[in-house]
Amino acid sequence: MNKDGDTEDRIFEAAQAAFHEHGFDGARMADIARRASINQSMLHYYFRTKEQLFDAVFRKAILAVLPPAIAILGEDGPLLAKLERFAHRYVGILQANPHIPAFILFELRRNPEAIGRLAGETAGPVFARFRGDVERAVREGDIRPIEPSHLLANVVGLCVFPFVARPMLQGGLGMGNEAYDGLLRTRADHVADFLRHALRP
Amino acid sequence: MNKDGDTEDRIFEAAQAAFHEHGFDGARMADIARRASINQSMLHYYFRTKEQLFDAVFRKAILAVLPPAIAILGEDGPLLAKLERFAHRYVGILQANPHIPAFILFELRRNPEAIGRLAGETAGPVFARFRGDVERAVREGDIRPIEPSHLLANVVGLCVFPFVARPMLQGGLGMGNEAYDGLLRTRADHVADFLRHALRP
DNA sequence: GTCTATACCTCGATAGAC
DNA sequence: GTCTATCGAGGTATAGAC
Repeated sequence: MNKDGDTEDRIFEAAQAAFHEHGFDGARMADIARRASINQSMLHYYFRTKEQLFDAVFRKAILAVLPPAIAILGEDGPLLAKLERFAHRYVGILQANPHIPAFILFELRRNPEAIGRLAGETAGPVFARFRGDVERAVREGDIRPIEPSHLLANVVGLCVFPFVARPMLQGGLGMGNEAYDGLLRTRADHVADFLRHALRP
Repeated sequence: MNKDGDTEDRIFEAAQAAFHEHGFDGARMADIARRASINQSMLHYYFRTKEQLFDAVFRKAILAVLPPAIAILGEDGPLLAKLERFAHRYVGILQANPHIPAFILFELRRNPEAIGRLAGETAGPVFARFRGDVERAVREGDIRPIEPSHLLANVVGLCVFPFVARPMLQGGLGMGNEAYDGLLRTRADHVADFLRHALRP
């Protein structure tokens, strides 16, 4: 598949493709080696075990998707503008990495507690602050009264769901690949719009 | 685990638990046999192969979740009332089967085309009708202008997402199991409310 | 229908030459 | 660092007695 880059990079990219596609249990070390045009024993030379190779891939996926989102929610300024920025940047990130959300949810089942803890540590403080932001915006009449936890689930879900449920939605809506890509391209604007309407006092 | 019911039922229930928890690749036939307090060769006597046993479990999961949702969207009456009913009944179904959505999304990766086709066949006609309902509601001024495909993704996603992303959301929000269960209990009301506000003209 | 025993294979991991 | 060869565990599936 790929002969560029040094060996470790080739292995990592091949592993990334395999794990994103099949998850930990479904991926095969032999397949990864083949994709990297390399011998299977090299995988162990560089990453010791399948588990460690997976961890490297998973860590990269998390870092690509979580910190940017958290950063936006932690910014200053009016809540509505922030949510709008969030929708645009987050959907943009997901469009650049469309398979990552499903990959993370996939892993969520193998290791719910670990990921829950991780989420608590990294996102916890920002979410707590977000809760405060919402309550203040409500008090000041910027948005209608709403429960912050539900709102957060809404915002994230509206951005992420079309990516993780793509095959089902696309099939159900009778769309082709191009049509659904078009829907994803307009997604950020739609979500921003939807939130603005849903939150107006 | 369970010695009631005839053998085939015991096997099916054990398989259901195992597949829901670990997915096809992660589930083990030996584990299923153990859960059913039965010999491993019995699995093959009743279901031939792991694949066929899985298919039986998957079919049941789809039937538990898809037709009821479709039925609601196909009903008559004003769009907003229908969406409200959808939120309540669908979240109710998911609460009774909280692991099914993740299970289906899981399988979505092993077999995207097949499930896409299935969704197209069963949900396609109803979704097409839903599109018409939305356009009519917009024309008649019942709701503000909105793109039907996006709206459908929103409605389904708002109901489903808190179930599939539970470990991550629960961890991020710093909630315990009881607190998150509470959030899920108020979810239907919240979604109905959120949609009503988001769609008012 | 249910059991035990086992065949057969795939997979992750290692040994050891180069 | 990279290869070939192979080990050993663990997986699905079957054979065959009862």
